[in-house]
Amino acid sequence: MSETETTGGKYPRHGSVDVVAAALTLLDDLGLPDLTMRRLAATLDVQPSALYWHFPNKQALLAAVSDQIIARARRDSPRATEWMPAARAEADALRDALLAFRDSAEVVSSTIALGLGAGEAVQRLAAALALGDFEPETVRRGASALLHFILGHVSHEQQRMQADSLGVLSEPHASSPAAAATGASARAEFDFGTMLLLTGMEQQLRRSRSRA
Amino acid sequence: MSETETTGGKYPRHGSVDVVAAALTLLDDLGLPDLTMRRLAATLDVQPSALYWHFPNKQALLAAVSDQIIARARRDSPRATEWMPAARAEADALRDALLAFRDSAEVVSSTIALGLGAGEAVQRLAAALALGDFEPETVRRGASALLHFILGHVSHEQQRMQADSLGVLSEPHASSPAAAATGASARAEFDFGTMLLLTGMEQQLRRSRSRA
DNA sequence: ACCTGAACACCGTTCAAGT
DNA sequence: ACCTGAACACCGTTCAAGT
Repeated sequence: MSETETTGGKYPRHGSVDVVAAALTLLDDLGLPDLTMRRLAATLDVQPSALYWHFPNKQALLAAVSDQIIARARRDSPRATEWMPAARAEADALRDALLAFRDSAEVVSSTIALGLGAGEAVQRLAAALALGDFEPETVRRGASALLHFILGHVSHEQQRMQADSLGVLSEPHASSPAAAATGASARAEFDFGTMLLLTGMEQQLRRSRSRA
Repeated sequence: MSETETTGGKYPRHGSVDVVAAALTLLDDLGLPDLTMRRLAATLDVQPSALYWHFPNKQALLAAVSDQIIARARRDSPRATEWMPAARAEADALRDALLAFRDSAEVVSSTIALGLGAGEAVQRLAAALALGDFEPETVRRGASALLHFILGHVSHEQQRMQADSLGVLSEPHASSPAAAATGASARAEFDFGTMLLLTGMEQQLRRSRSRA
């Protein structure tokens, strides 16, 4: 299973892959604010400075973590041949992948904003849209709008989850079936938002056709 | 101009308003990573601990800063009577208000996600949409989708601005007229995204009419 | 190729006490 | 009502040196 299992070697104990995996676990267990380099080092039984052999800084590590999260979306996105179901499927797969790890939307968001990684996310959305008869620039912008919405929505959703779990209910929201209801309405709100964008794209298509 | 100008008093030197104003200036001058409680205290000629009389913690301070930023959007958003131009105007005003302060989109984003403030932003978007013949739930979801897109887009835009200013050009983007071109295309991309969402809402309207 | 040890320059927050 | 002084428990990052 591990890359160093046969060698009885004492010092080379970890590869970058192990570090990213440990970071992902720590993120999911403790959340982004508690994912510190020092804590990560501790779980790997290593000095904090050792991490800087694998990555130049924390942001680079988080970029690798982001790539890992996004890669998950690849494995369970069924491919469709029409652009609209395809784009919808990619959006859903992305949301599911993000929801699989605590605080992941914020991590991916800032990584993408800094241009350090997770480019696969836009690419997959763009590839789905490109199945339609759009201009390349329209595909780019549509994918970008979709991604912004997805990250914003899931980020909001995840922050709300941990706020709820901490019992920080600011408004008199609801009582016992609230947790389930919150989850369901979050899904509905997400579907509505992607639907808005996709029907917007559809309209765009109709207009360019009537021009021709 | 100041609230303490006449009193020769020595100790009560600042109100919460001054602290927020100083934080906003510091944010715009140095950026979010350098907006620390200690630095803020220093610019106010005060010990760091003094800030905790005004605000319980840093997040609460940032929430007040967010409210201030959003309030700016109020002063220059012309009001329209039709829902679509009204919503477009609110979106533009919001973007302009965010672009007026460095890193503001990230600040507002996390404040909203944590549910600590800046609620006026969604409200204004919702009020514009409510001019149309939508169900209340549709208004809420539409406004939320718009807000997610706006914050995501401007956040990306601002991060890119500081990345460019630091000379961190990852890709061979362009040379001299690139800065202007980047700004122009950012604006076009923003317009396209809000247009997608608004025509999506329009479509929603047509469908509910054909059902009736 | 991968890690230690030790240090540098910081953080946010608390709290008794002052004016 | 607003602030000081001093402390607590941390951070990310660097770098010479080890194996």
